[in-house]
Order: sequence, then C-alpha cells, then structure tokens
Amino acid sequence: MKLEHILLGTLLRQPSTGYDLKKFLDVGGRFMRSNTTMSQVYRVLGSMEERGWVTHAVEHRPGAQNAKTFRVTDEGATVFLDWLTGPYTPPSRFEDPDFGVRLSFAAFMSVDQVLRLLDIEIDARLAQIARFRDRDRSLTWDTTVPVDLELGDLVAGWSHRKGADSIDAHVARLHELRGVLLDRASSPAPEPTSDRADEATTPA
Amino acid sequence: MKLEHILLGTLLRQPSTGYDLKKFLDVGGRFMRSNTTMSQVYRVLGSMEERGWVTHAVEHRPGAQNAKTFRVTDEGATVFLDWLTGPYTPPSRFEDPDFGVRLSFAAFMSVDQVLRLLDIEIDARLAQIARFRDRDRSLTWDTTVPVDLELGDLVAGWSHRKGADSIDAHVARLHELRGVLLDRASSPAPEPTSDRADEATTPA
DNA sequence: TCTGACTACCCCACTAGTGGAATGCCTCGA
DNA sequence: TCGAGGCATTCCACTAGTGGGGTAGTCAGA
Repeated sequence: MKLEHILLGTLLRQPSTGYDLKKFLDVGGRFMRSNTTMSQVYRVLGSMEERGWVTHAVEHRPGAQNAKTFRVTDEGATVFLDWLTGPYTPPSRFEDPDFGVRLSFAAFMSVDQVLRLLDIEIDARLAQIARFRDRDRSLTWDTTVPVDLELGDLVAGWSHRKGADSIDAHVARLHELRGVLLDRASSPAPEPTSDRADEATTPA
Repeated sequence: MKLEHILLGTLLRQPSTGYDLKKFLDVGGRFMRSNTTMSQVYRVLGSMEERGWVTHAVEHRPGAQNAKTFRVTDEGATVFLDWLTGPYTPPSRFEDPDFGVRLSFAAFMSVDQVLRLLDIEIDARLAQIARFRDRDRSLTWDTTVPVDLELGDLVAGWSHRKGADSIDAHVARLHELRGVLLDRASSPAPEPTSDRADEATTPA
C-alpha cells in the first residue's frame, strides 16, 4: 500500500491539511496503515504537489496559524482512479491492508468494479486455502540455543488454527458482500446519489 | 517487522541458504511478510554478515552449484533473543504481523515471556476496542468527482462489521491461548495475582 | 507565568524495501 | 535436444519509510 494512494483518495473525498490527514490516518483510517508519521505525510504531499497531483491554498485562520489546504487536481484524480480501478494483485497475506484500502474507496467505483475486486480476492484466498490447508507444518530444529519445543508446538498449533479460522471468516465475509452487491446490481438502477455529476452509477 | 529478525530467528532454528529462506518466507512463513524478494533476503544476509550476526560456510554440492549455508553467531543469537524478549509495542493494526512473528518464535521464549507478550497484546486491543467501538464513523464528502454514496455506505458498513468481528475473534483467541499457558505455568510457581501473570520470574 | 497539549509545518540523515535483470548449473519431460 | 522450471546467487537503480529534530502560534490549567 502506497501512502500516496491513501492520501489521494482521502483528499479526493475531502480537501484537508497535512495535519488533518495524519489525524485521519490515526483514527478513521487506522486500519489502512500502522504508525504513519507527520514527516511522511508532508513529504508525500510535497512530492505529489511537484508532480501536479495536488495543489494547496493557504487558509488564513484569524488568531491561529495559517494552514495549507490540499486538494486533488484533475490529473491527481485520474491517477487515483486509474490505480483504484486498475489491476489488483492480492498480497500473500490476506490481512494486509491493500484490499481493505481499495474497498474503503468503494464510493469512487461502480458496483461492477467492486465486484471484480471481490472476485479477484475470493479466488486468490480460495487458491491459498487449497494450496496450504492441511499441509505438513512440522519444522525441523537444529539449533545451539536452548528451546522449549513443547511450548513452540503448543503455540504453533494455536497460530495455525487461528490463521485457518481467520481466512475462512474472511472468505465467508467476502461472499456475503458479494451476494449483497449482486442483488443491488440486478435490481433496477437506483438514483445516483452524487452531489455533482449524475452519470456515475451504472456502467453495465 | 524487520526482515532481519525473521531471518535471524529462522536461521537460529535451522541454518540454511538464502534460497531456502526465501522459500520458507513464501510457504511456512508466508504469514510473516508479503512478497519478499530474493534480493532483499540476500542483501539483509550480507549486511548481517558484515555486522557479525551470521556467518556462512560454502557447501560443495557435487553435481550442483555451490551453496552458502548461513548460521547465526553467538552475537547474532544475542541480538535476536534481545529483540524477541525485549519490549513489544503493538502496532495500530492488530492484523500486522508483528505479534504473530514473535509468537512464531515461542520456542525460544519461556512461558512467562510469552504470557507477558500476550498480556500486552490483549491490553492494547481491548484499549482500541474501548476507544473506537461505536464511534461515529460517518465521513464528510466534498468532492468534484462522481461518487456513489450509497455503495460507499454499504461497503463501509460491511467493513466495519468485519473489522469489529475480527478484532473480537482475535481477542477471544488470545484469551484462549492465555488460559492454556496459565495451566501449563501453574506447576512451577503458584499465581501471585488472580487475574494477571505480572511479575515475571526468571527467564529460562 | 509557566507547562504542556494541540494545531501546523518543515528538514535531514538514514535504513528498508522494490523491481527487475543477469548468471549459471541442474533435472525432467516432450 | 530443447525448453521449462527449480536451485542459488548477485547487482543495480530506484522509491518508500523511519526517527528524530526543529519552528511557531494558541489555549487551558495550576
């Protein structure tokens, strides 16, 4: 996950200052990234501005420090939308934020695009399950330091059960969402709820 | 998660070649890291060798290419064990591999050390739940591109339910393991406090 | 009045990780 | 015999991220 894309999507939803972005990443967007620093946010903002993806306007806040409000340019929007609707290659860890980040920008996508994403993710995880479930997990030990093999086995067994359950739950949830979206896609197209352009919702 | 620590732990379990390490990361250790490249593995191996944490012996494989078998030095073992049993600061995403990686090296720890780790993780996740559960998640939209707010809301609701369920399941599992370990630990020394195994005894 | 928290921005040295190509040797199957 | 694919290593240019520092103003509390 590139910070770039997260910032672009967040700014596209709502123009804001670097500080606001950092706050968002710590709270509402905390599932997208662990421990993002201020410097990282400002540097990415700077480099995106150089490339013309965002611009800033200085906002004079009487009785407070001036603040730069960043907004995404048309070019930046194109870059973001290209990434968002472009090819998704599932990371090997399903817990990685990539998929969730993309989904969190679902409002910028069509139902079909979200369904495509979902299908790719489902296929990838089913393939992983088929490939790795019930595989021999025993490890060989050849070490000079003292080890507690019994403790290791105990914990490894637990980890394995936990991992298997989590990926199963993940897939089940994906199917659930898929079902809901399929319903929505097959019913007569609902009114677009955009606050601006009105031809967004139904590219068949 | 530093690749360094993963490699050190893996080599400490079983000396191996760079290639083997990469294979391990793709299969048995796939939950530790997504998409690790060969170059990354070899470069880290090189830098660790420079620092004296690992050494290699050239293994002549008759009828095949020579292979470097890396093993951890005493100094490397110390570095690894210091990291493993040292302070653990939970990342903001509980899905991040940090905790799982440490646990996967449980055999190098004492039951008390594992319990300490577990307690830190449990406390951190409970704190997050207390802080963020049932918080207002509504987002403001101020954008120039067309959006499907209804789709966004639908997906956001799903994501939130999924996230809440996952963290609850995570905590439940942690408690489960904690119970098992407390049973196991209750033979050497009686519990000082009722609820929590604070006050670690001697590391094995 | 001082302290510390919060808003807001910027900079730097450094480390970690990506992506891809190149080398060469092996085995196995078509 | 040819090529696909596994084993094993290395190099290189590049981008991303870390961890710390600093500046500066506001505001509330002690």
